[in-house]
Amino acid sequence: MEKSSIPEVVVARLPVYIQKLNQLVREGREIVSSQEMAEHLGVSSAQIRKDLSFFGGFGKQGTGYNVINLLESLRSILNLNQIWEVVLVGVGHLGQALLSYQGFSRNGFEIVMAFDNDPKIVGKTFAGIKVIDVNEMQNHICPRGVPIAILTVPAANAQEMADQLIRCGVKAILNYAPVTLKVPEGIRLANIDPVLSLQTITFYL
Amino acid sequence: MEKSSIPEVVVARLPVYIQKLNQLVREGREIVSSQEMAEHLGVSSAQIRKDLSFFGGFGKQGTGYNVINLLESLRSILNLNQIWEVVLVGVGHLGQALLSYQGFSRNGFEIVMAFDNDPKIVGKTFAGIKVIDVNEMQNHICPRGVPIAILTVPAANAQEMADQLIRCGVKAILNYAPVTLKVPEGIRLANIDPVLSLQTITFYL
DNA sequence: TAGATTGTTAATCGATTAACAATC
DNA sequence: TAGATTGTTAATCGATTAACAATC
Repeated sequence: MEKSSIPEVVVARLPVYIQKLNQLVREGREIVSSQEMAEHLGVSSAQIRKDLSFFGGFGKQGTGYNVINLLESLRSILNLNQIWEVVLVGVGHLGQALLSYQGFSRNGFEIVMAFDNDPKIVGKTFAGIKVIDVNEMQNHICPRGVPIAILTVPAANAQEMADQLIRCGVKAILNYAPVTLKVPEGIRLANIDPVLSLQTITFYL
Repeated sequence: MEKSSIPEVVVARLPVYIQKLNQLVREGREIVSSQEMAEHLGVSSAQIRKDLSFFGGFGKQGTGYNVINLLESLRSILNLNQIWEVVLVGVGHLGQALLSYQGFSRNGFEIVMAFDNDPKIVGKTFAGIKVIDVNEMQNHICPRGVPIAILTVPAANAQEMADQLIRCGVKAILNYAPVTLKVPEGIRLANIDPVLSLQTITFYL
């Protein structure tokens, strides 16, 4: 499987399929068709079958997909059969909220360290994580080799922090700061900015 | 301008242009070319010019774009020359963080009410907003006609709350719950789920 | 005028959908 | 076997890029 030959939009839909399959498992469902998945998710059944076909054949003609099999296959494709360590930089209100969010660890993402530059925050503990001074980042991240960072600092500090994280060996950044970051080739970047989402919405209202 | 004739991907890029233009204004820049914008944002200059051309001609050949003019034009296209009222439903850690986030009001989105179902939370005040019991939603939202809701409740309650909000006249929902919501035609829905973002990233790591 | 950059058209590239043979 | 649904191909649709005439 040549990763670069698979459209990124396709990869980005797999987690949505996983989310729905998890729900079906909890409901005790054993089989699901592409059509039923499609109705639940508001996409076309053809798209689901096409997406899956990039990675192989997971279904049975005339029947559909075994829920658990398909779930495990997708988890394996996305490398989710392991714990991914994550560092969090910026322990303001949002950073604190993310530290106490159960959804990360429940899905195999473990926040193992948190950093801030505010002396009033450094040393405090949130959800079992003691906040370390941001000047100590190098010493803590590099040796441990943490692959993913969540960036929840003010926009003004985001690029500087991103640069530092990358120097520390971080390979992917989930950026919450409202700014477009520059990262070198090979570093994965994803952005979350609720204001941008709202500003798209208001066009249609 | 026929809204439906403009690709949604184009509309979704305008807020990014606005973000950069705001920064250029703060830096005192008066003129910018599509090429410089493109370099900053990591897109092609042709794409920027093409995107803008859906809405008109905003630049001057040989010179570029007047930063303030373009910014105001884009703000006007996205209906950002007004205060948009927003309700927030679900005042857990994330909801509290969003209530105290300055970025919304700084960009013209005013959270005017917040609701929760937890008796320990109802009645408390966060960032000047007193939390109301979720059973009172109808009484408060309908008369005021708030167009936008931010949904930060657990996944299990999200669909039920979305349905209620829509019955209260809400026209757009920014959903933070990790679930695919069903909304009627004509209701705008945007989703923010950091776990989905991370699960896409791990494919490439 | 000479140089630069826009706005737009046409070409390319990529993603989605429709349709159906294969097959359970 | 009859009915249902997958996996895949070809057709359609849409978005991006390249190129350049227009023009400041």
